[in-house]
Amino acid sequence: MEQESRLAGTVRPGGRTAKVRAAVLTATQDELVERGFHGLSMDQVAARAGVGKTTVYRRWGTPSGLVADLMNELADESSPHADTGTVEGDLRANALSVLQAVTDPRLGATFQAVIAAATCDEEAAKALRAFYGRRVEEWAKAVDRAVGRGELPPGTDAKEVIRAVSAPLYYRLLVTREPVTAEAAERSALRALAAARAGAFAEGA
Amino acid sequence: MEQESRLAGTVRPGGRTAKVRAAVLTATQDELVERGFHGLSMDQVAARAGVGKTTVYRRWGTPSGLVADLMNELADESSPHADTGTVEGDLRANALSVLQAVTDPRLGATFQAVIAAATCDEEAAKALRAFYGRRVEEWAKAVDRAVGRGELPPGTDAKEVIRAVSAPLYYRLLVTREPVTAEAAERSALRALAAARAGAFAEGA
DNA sequence: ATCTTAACGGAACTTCTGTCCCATTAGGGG
DNA sequence: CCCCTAATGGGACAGAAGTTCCGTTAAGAT
Repeated sequence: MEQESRLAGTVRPGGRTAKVRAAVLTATQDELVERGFHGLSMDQVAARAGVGKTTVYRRWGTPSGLVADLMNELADESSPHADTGTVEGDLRANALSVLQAVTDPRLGATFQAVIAAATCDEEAAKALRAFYGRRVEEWAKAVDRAVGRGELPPGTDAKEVIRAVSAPLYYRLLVTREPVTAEAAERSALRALAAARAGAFAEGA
Repeated sequence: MEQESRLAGTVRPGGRTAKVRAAVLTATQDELVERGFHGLSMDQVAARAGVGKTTVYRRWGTPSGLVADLMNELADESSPHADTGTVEGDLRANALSVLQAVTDPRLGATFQAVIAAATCDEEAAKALRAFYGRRVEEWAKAVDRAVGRGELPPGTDAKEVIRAVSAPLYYRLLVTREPVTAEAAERSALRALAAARAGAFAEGA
C-alpha cells in the first residue's frame, strides 16, 4: 500500500484553500454554538460555509476532525499571560482567563465540543492536549517566578499548580454543570494558592 | 395537542419490560466500552440486546437517552462512603473511590459517555447532576465531621472540599487525558486537605 | 381463567450520511 | 503568460439511521 500522502490542502495552501478552511471552521463554530457537538453534521457545515460537501469530507473526514482542526487553529493564537508581580495576582489572572474562555459563547461551545470529541477520537484528544499543554506551560512560568521570589516553597510543581486552578472550573463546566462564575474562578485560584503555600505541590509531598 | 403521556414502559413495568430495560442497558454499556459514545448506535444496541429496534427508539429515543438512563441506574446503586476517623483518611478514601470508578472499564466508559452526552443533551446533564449531587452530599458528611472534631476550620464548605478532591481527577480524565493514577488521587486529596486546613474553603474566604 | 391493553417486534418506508466519479477552477512553477 | 495539476464542487449512488404501521405477546386487573 502506497504511503498515504499528507492531507488534502497542504501542498497548495494558497488563497482558495485557505479561504475554504476559514469558511469551514467558522461555520463549524457557528454550528457548535447552535446545536452542540452531537448535532454537528458535515453536510450542514458544508452548506453553511458555502463549499461542496465533498471538500469537507475529503479534508476533515468526520465531525471530530473538524473540531480537532478548530482547536489547532485556536492553539496557534497565543494566549497572553499576565505578570502582576505576585503569585496571587497571576493565579487570579489565570483563573479569570479560563473563566473568560469557557464563558465566551463561541469558545465555550468549542471547548465542550472538543472535550466531547476527545472521549472517543484520538485526533481530537491530541489537539486538546496540545492546546492545554502549551497554555499550562506558559502560565507555569508565573509559578516558577513566585518560587524564585520565595513566595512559594522550593520544588513546587508549577504546572500542577496551574492545572489545579483550572480543574475546578472545568469540573463545574463539565460535571456539575453549574455556571462558571467570577467568584468560582477567584476561589479556585485562592485555593490552589493556599495548597501551594502549604507545600502540597512541593516534590516530597 | 393532547398532553403527551409518560414514557413507554412506566405503566406496566413488569417482568418483560424490566428484562428489556436490563438487556438494553447492559448492551449499551458493552457498546460504550467497545466503541465509545460517538459509536453508539440505536440499531446496534437493539441487536446486541436482542430486542426490536422499534422498542429502543420508542423508550429511549436517542443515544443520549440511553446513556442518561444508564446513569440513573448507576445513581440508584448507593456508594458506600468511608469513616476512617480522620479527614485525611476520609478524603483519601474518597479520592480512591473516584479513582476506582473512572478506572473501571465499564464505569469509566460510561462516565465519559455521559459527560460527552451532557455537553449537548439536557436529559443527560440532569442525570449527571443527580448522580454527582448525591455522591458529593454523602461524602461531604466526612468533612462536616472533621469540622465538628476541630480538624478543619469552622464554616468550611464541605461539598466544595469534596468537589475539590474530584476535580483534578476529572481534569486529567477529560482534559489532559493523562492516566488517572493512585498517586494522582492521593495528591489530589492531600492538596484539597491542605487548602481546607488553611481556611480556603471557609465562608469568608 | 379471562379480558383488556401496554409494550414489544417485524417489515416497509423515508431521510440523512458518507462515497465515488469526473468535470471545472485556480495556485504557483517554469 | 502559460501550463500542470492540486483542490474544489456537483451529481449519482450505496448504506445506515430513524420513522411508521400494524400484528403479536404478555402484564395485571377482574
